[in-house]
This record gives sequence, structure tokens and C-alpha cells, in this order.
Amino acid sequence: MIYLAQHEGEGPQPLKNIAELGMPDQYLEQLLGNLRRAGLVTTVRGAQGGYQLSRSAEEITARHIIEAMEGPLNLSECVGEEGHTCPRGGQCTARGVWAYLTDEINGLLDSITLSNMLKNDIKGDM
Amino acid sequence: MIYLAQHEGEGPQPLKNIAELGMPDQYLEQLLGNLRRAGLVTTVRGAQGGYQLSRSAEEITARHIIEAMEGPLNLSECVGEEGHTCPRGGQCTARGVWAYLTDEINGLLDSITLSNMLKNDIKGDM
DNA sequence: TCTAATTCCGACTAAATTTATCGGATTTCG
DNA sequence: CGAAATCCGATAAATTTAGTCGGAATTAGA
Repeated sequence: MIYLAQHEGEGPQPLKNIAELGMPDQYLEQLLGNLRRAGLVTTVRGAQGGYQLSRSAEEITARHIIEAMEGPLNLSECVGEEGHTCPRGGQCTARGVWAYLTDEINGLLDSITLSNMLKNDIKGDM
Repeated sequence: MIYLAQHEGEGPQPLKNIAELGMPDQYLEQLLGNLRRAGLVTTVRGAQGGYQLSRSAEEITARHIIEAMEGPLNLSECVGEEGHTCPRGGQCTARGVWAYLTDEINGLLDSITLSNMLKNDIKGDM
């Protein structure tokens, strides 16, 4: 995604370009499929085709990307969707912690955009 | 750990008590070994033996527990220890994000104690 | 219209990690 | 001594992640 952001406006980038650094391209293709289905990249098929961001780098967050790749953050079965059939009846003391951490981390991920990553201006400078 | 905190001061709790809820006890034993080696629980061997917290529930954080079980939070090879041999020479744009997230999440984990969990007073109430 | 470039797709395989099991050795209370 | 426990290393099973394969569909350009 950073690669695509760096080449924003240059037309669709073929897999081979993106895979440059030793990542197997058939695998990358699979991963890009997730990003496409999540609506983060658009593709052009056929010769001169390739992948590009579907919207501006400012409008794509770390959370968008991570959720596209791995689904919603799931630190524990306990939190998240209902049908979790926890043996403890869903009322154990740990649950609140997981819920809290999930919210906080999602908040962090929401606050980071692709554009931030490019410019290296992540809050707190590190 | 929550179980042990709930039984603080009642003497060592044997595995079987802790495993109560359907968790295989031989596996739990293995996990408790990690907590012991990390210094979070102390054990008494032999009859009437068992596990107990090595210090007060206020002094044990979520981070202590998670690091005992899984080692230091490692969101990406890029950050953390030096010898990571990243093909990009260790200078890619994503690195700052991982470093930032690692710090922030560690901070969150530092701020939650076992005692907080028991009382369900996690900051931000959820 | 043909060809080369390229994405798309489902199924499969391989590697790594996590979860669990086994069999005993050791310790300690009563 | 005997029963109740933890300790330990090895192995096995299950799950997840990473990667491979073979081909079908699409499209630009000659």
C-alpha cells in the first residue's frame, strides 16, 4: 500500500513492480485481492494493467488496511460478535480488558493514514 | 492470573482448582510454568502445594503477563531487536508505524493491573 | 484478429505457530 | 511410606500463515 501511495497518479502498477523486493508475486497477488475486495485498491486487467489506490492516501487508514487483510481486530473470542459460546457464560472478568484494548488499538489504527506513513509524521514522532 | 488474584492470601492454589472451567490441566501447567519463570507466580511443590501470585495484584500489569506468556510484543520483525536482516536495509517507511504502535500498545498494557481487572475499573469504563 | 501482458480464481502444499498430550521425575505434607 | 502436587522434556495434533500451481479471463497494441 505504501508502494501504491508512492506512485499515486502514475497509473496502474503491475504486480511485478510491486513485488520488486523479493516477495513472491503470486502470493502478493493473493494479498492484493483482499485489498481490492475491501475496496482499497482498484485494478485494471490486461496489458498495461495493474493496481492503484482507490482513493487518496489521506483517506486510507492503517485500520482499513489491517481489517482488509485480517478482518476486524480480534484480541479474544470473548469480545466482538455475539455467538462466542464462552464456557464462562460470557461474563468473566477479563472481558472488559479485551474490549478496552480492542477499542484503544482500533483508535490508534484509525489515527494513522497512508499519507502519514509516507511523510513519516506519525503522532509522537518516535 | 485473575483466578490467583481472586484467591490472594488463601495459600497456594493447585492446578486442578484453576483448571476448573474445562481447560486441560496439563496444558495449563505448561502455561503456569511461563508465569513462574517470569517471576509472576511462586509455587509450592508437593502435597498441599500449588500456585500463588508472587506479588500484589496491584503490581502485576497486563504487560507483565503478556510478556511472560508470549515474549515482548512484536508487531513486526522490523522493530525490536537489531539483527532483523530486513531486505530493505531496515529503512522502509512502514517501520515508524510499527515502532509507534508497539510503544502505544505497551503503554496501554502497562496501565492495566491485575487489580484493575478484578475491580473492572479499566480506564475509559467501556 | 492475434499476441503478449496482466489480473483473477480456486485448490493445493508447505512451514510455522499454537494448543495439547504423554510419561515420568521430583518434592512435600501427614 | 503414600498420596498430592509441581516440574520437565519430548512429542503430537490442530490451526494459521505463507507460498505454489495451473489455468481462465481481460485488454492494449501491433
